[in-house]
Amino acid sequence: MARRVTIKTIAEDLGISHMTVSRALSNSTNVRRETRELIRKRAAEMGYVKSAAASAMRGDATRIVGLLVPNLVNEFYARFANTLALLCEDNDLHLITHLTNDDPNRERLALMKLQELQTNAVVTVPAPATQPHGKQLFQGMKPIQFIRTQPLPFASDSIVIHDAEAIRQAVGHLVSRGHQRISYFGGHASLSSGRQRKAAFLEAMEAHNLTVHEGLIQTDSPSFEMGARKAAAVLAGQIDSSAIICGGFEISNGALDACLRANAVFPRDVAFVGYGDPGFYRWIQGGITTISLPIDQLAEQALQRLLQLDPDAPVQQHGFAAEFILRASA
Amino acid sequence: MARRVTIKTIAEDLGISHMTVSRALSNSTNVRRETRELIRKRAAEMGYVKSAAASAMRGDATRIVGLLVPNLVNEFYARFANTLALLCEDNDLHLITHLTNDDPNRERLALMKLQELQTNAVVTVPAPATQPHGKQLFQGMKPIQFIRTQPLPFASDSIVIHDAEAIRQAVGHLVSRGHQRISYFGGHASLSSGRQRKAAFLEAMEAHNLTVHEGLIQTDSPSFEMGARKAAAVLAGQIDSSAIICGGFEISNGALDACLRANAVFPRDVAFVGYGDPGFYRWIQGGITTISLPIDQLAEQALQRLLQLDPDAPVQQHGFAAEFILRASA
DNA sequence: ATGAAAGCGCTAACAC
DNA sequence: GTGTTAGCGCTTTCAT
Repeated sequence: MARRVTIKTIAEDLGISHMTVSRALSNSTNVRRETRELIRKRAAEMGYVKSAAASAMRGDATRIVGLLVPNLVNEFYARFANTLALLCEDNDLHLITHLTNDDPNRERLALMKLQELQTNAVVTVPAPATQPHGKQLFQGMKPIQFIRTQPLPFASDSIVIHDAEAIRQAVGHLVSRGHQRISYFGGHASLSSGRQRKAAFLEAMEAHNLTVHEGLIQTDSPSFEMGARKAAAVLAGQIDSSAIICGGFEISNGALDACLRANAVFPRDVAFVGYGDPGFYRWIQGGITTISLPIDQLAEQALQRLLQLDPDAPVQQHGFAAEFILRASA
Repeated sequence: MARRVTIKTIAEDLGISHMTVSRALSNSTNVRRETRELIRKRAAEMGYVKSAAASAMRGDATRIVGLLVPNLVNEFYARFANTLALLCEDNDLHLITHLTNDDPNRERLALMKLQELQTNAVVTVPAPATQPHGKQLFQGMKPIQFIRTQPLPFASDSIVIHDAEAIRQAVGHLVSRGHQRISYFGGHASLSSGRQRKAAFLEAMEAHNLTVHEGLIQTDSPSFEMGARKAAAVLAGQIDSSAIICGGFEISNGALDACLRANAVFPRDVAFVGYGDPGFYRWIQGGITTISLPIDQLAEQALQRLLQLDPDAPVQQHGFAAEFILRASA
């Protein structure tokens, strides 16, 4: 491979100083029109690409931004990453996506790798953590907490879901269909989203004068496997419940998978309310009732936060309402 | 935010030369044990992170690698990206994913952005192109063509699918169920994968002495929308066919969506063979018969190609066999 | 309108 | 075993 084309290469080629080339290529006014056009033309011919490394070293913003999500297999995260990636490309941001698997260690490593590259900002779905990350991990990087929030050593932007009302509607609907022993599978209390969704569920149950019997509330680190395990327990009668409400993307998919594996028929064997709305929910057994999130709005807001790199800008916290989608499964 | 911690910061803090710090942090032998440990300790305390920009400027490999896929919504690409991302993290590679939407323009822009960052290698699902990209787009970047291949100005690594046998089995199975007017929806001839899959289909039809009637072969730029449109045409009787074989991920999902929207029942109304095996295919109407790809092996091979940065290494072309998965829909 | 020098963080190549 | 210098590509500052 030929050596990289730099402004000096072009300068030599044209027999001028590299400074003139620099000016010509960065829209400075102090270059003769002809000279500028000549330089531009030659640069294009030679395949010049400005070195991001050199700019970064000078202290310019790298326009590198990060996205930390648990995975890309869950359609919610995939769609969000997809939309955000397109928005970033249209706004000249370099987006680097890392997967945390909801593991604080992977999260830490990802943040360190982003730091090496002088990433300017990072949208992160914080992993369930026993202790908050030190501020060192965010040196020079603006964090934007997404979906969940974790305490940070400084105030940070956040984008979260207001799903209390949707959960209330889910419970209300199930009650109207005669369910009383409604179970809830969610993330545990180390997650802000886990706490809030559980609280919303309890509140809704109370509003309908329903007793939350032993075993109806199941919380744990949110995962496909956890959802599958709990749903299997319901189907096996180990958890005495006629309806399931899921409080997490992974949990929802896992619970659904377990039900279908067991050949359960909704809502005959159990009523099912999912969380998140992957495309195929519409096609499973006439449609999975679920709680849907406004992915495009979330991505658009994330982009706005990513573009705001001014460290003195006031912290912004945004919430978006989830929607209860009634289909056949409950 | 405090200024970045560099080797000089640490050197000043310790009253030594920055070279000693550099040596201590990069495992050079020429540092006294004590000194090295002291430096290491202080560096950790101060939150030192090596500047990738400075290393890049010196000409070291950036260990940045790229992935260009049409989108992340299709579960095949999402799963592949997911697996590859985890592998890259474990191998200390920075993976940057760009979405092309199968649009050569987006592809070009993505390659240019990767070039700015001095990306070392890129796994790409080439977009349908009218003319091949110039070699300038790949200056300093090793391309690894994935799934499809496009002519490049130089030989390149590739990882493709051998699906002829699976397609043959699909046709054979449909014939055994009495189908004769079998239709095929695939990518058009500007794609290597489109050409090959269509050829495999034609060959299989011929092997069973079936006539490929007018309209049974439908090829176009592969998209969800195209699959949906063609499937709708079959259901509406505009294409006279009792069975559909899909030859692309997007096409498959689109065709499936259209069938389900129209409340079609497989295989009563039409027999359906998909392409790719998203998790939910298993749960739709007792299971979608499909052609499955070995995602983990593909990702593992992609990683191996990404790790091989030696420009003088011989070009490698790898093929993996697809598998015909028989379920209820055909 | 153009050029020369300096410095961003790092390490190879030389001193000593 | 440790220090000094130089240079990677770029732009800001200061000449001319």
